[in-house]
Amino acid sequence: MESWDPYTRGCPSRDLLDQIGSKWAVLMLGELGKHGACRFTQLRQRLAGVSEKMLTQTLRTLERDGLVRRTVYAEVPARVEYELTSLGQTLRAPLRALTEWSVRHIEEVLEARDEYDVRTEGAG
Amino acid sequence: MESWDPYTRGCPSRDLLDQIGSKWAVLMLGELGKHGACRFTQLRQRLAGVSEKMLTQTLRTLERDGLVRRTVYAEVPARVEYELTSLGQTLRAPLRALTEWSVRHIEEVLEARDEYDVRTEGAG
DNA sequence: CAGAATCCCATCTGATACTG
DNA sequence: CAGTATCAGATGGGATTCTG
Repeated sequence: MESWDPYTRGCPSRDLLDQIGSKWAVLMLGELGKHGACRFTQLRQRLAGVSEKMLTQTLRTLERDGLVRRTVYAEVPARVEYELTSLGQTLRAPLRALTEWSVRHIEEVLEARDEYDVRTEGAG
Repeated sequence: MESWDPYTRGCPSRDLLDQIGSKWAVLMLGELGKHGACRFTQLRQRLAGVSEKMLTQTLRTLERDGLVRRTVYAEVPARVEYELTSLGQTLRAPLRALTEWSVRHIEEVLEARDEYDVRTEGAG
């Protein structure tokens, strides 16, 4: 076991941290965790605002990292399902904690922003 | 209490989630949580690789969101200290969980990437 | 349906230089 | 020391078009 330190420049764990914390990855993993296996279009609808490009791109990265499993069914029209791997499952709790934090504290943050803006208005 | 849902487009909690999960914010909050009050240059050294610009920029955003408190001491040369607010403290646990996850599972992810790359080599 | 491919703009991010 | 200002490259992300 080496010493991986995300506070060190260029450490792979830092990149991984960026990746799993990225805009769409957080939401994608969250959705897959909540609903289980999910199709491309379903996922797209649930993540309101995601483009096909980012959906595909993020899903690929997650697949490559071993967090998501992609299963193609030989049907016409094609059907593809995405689901969390066991490794991906281990990310559910920490990610959910973060998501819940943002929901629970958004109002405090909104207030803090107002205060800050008033406080720094005009003068810097 | 309204219903804030980060899965909805344009919801402030989604933006907040992006912000607290961003590259430098995660590490900055982590460091401030570990060491307590910290000066600009100290912080810069601990977050190996961060530029002055990103340090300032991220710190400002965190300050505006009410997560970090900035204190200026009237000395020459100037001294400025940053520390977590009580709101910022509540983010420590979830963020640390995420950081620890990335450290604990980086090797599995690295292996998964190798397998993926081999599996998809040449043929798509 | 589930993408791949392409074009293009906006933002993010970093390196450099300058200042109170 | 703790920034600010500026420039430029990398990346994110959207719209559109096309395919098995």
